[in-house]
Amino acid sequence: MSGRRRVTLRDVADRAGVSFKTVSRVVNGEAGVSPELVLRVRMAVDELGYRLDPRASGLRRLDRRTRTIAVVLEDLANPFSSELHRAVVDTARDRDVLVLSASSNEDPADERAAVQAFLARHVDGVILMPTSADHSWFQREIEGGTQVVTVDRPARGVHADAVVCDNRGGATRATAHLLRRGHRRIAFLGDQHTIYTAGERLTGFRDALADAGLDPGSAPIRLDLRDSASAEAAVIDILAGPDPPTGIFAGQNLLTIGAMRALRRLGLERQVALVGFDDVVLADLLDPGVTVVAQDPRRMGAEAATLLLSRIDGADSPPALHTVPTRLIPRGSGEIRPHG
Amino acid sequence: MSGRRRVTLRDVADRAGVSFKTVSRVVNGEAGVSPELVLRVRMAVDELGYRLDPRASGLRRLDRRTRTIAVVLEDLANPFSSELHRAVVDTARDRDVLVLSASSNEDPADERAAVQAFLARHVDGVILMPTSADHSWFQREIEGGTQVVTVDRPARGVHADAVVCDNRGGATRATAHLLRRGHRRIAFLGDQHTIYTAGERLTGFRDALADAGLDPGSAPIRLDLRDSASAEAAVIDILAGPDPPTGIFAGQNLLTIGAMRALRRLGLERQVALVGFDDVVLADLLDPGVTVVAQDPRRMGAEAATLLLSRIDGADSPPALHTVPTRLIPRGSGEIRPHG
DNA sequence: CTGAAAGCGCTAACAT
DNA sequence: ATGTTAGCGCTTTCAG
Repeated sequence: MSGRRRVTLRDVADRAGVSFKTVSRVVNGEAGVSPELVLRVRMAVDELGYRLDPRASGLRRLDRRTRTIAVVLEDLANPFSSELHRAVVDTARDRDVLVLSASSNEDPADERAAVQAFLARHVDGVILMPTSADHSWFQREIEGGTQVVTVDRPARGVHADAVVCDNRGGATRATAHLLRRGHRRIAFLGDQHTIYTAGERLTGFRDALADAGLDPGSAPIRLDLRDSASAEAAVIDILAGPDPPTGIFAGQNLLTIGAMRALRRLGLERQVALVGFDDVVLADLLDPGVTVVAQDPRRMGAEAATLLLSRIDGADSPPALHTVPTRLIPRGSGEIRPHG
Repeated sequence: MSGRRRVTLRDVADRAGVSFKTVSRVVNGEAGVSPELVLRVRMAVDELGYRLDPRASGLRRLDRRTRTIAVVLEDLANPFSSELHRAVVDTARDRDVLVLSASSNEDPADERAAVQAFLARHVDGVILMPTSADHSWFQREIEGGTQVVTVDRPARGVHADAVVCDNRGGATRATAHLLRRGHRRIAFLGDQHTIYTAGERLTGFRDALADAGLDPGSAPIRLDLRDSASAEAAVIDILAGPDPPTGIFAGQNLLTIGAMRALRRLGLERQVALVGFDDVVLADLLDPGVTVVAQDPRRMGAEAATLLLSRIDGADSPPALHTVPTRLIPRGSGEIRPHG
């Protein structure tokens, strides 16, 4: 292959007939070089196709930044994560910072391996969607100087900024939306109860019922539903039981889809109301359209990146929980009124 | 903040009571260090929380790899791109290579800026979904030693591997699927005609018609449709015209959605057949389900990454076009037979 | 098996 | 305004 040696500052200096420090000044945009020399150096750089080596340059720099951050999300291919990821990348690019990324697959071991691979590369900071396990091992890294911001949920055992959506408020609003239309018996479908968001959404659901003078204890609540199939089964089961609900609040994306499938199968999609947490693609093309509480992953990503970058730049306010608002989007399924 | 100085090889050496070269040997897993010393060094490393600095280590290394590759896709948040991206990240991780990424927004300037930012960081290779513009500027970089693989489409003016899906074959199969059900008049909805994939799919469509003894020239073909709204309008227009088609082949994701919307609005979703290129989320929940020719972004990403990494490792077979097969998924809309 | 010396490509600190 | 020297943290090369 191309046997030609790597082009260094010195080569450029020789070609331009200046000292190599002058070249360094020019390529770093430092002031105080005569326009004539700047020009000569620039030409030599172009002719030789020279590019500053960021490793060598970072090595001696006082500010030992790599201008790189890392993002570890559950699944980079998931729409929520990929939107968030994109926002992080765009925000970082505006500040000339590059982004490395990985999926944790909701597996603490994968997550830790990914984070450690990134720390080994000396990234300036990490944006992490933490798995449900304990993260105190992480605390040590933070003390080592790497900045951390968690997204979607806070990490237990870590004193760091967290950017989350308004899970509780969104769930309350979704439930109130159903209550306002006359529903008195509303079912809740929830994710694994150990997950932070699942817990918050359940709390929001209960709050809304209590506010309406209903007993949250008597509502049909199904937790630990891991996928759309189990949500589908749960809905079919609940509706077959005594005193079936007239409305359903699905606490997560896949559960909403499962609930929809169940209602379709039972032919009840126009009888039983449904509101889901987290938006669903093409929800508006379904019939009826699916009413959801939408998160704003774009904004969450942008906020997390902005926070992280400002910490990297030295901001040192105490870590806080940052809540991004949700938005209720009525599309039909949530506006169905109770029958009978 | 933590004022403590960075921990170096020397610090570890002092602590373990050995020369710093011995530490280097241990942390690099080189053979030929007595087990006792290995142990002492390991302990010192743990106690001090030492981590090899990849910049310093790469600086002197003969193999000047950064063990980093870059991915530039149109939109990291788009389902196709994010699936592909995920596969790249996973494949690279298995080989201990990290991935930087960026979106080009189908804008040649953004694309070039992203690629150059990555080259400035001395990535070992780049996976690029090229915009429709000319890429001969890229050729120079390749000659500079950075490996390149394009995905989704080949880049004009660049002699590099390309991993694409079987656009032509998929389109032919989709069209034949409709022909086999008795359709004789089939409309084609296409993206901007300058885009490689759009051209290939149109060719595949025409091939199928010709194979069936029909005149491709007389089929209703609408090109340069940029979004679902324009596809919707096009379908409404075509169906209102004389000799309306009984089947539609939509050459892209968004166009399929637009076509679906149009059929819904006209109440023809059970009269007019529809097959789309590229899968649509929740397609199976729609009524009728949408028949599509699905691409395999996961496989494309994995293949592109594998190719790139093997080139980085020195493989030097001539660049080629790698085609990933598509899969036709019948879900209802494509199985409708012509009426009358 | 272990270590000392040289130097990767660059920036910092100090000349001039 | 330009150049000189030292040295970032590590690997290489060569010596013991």
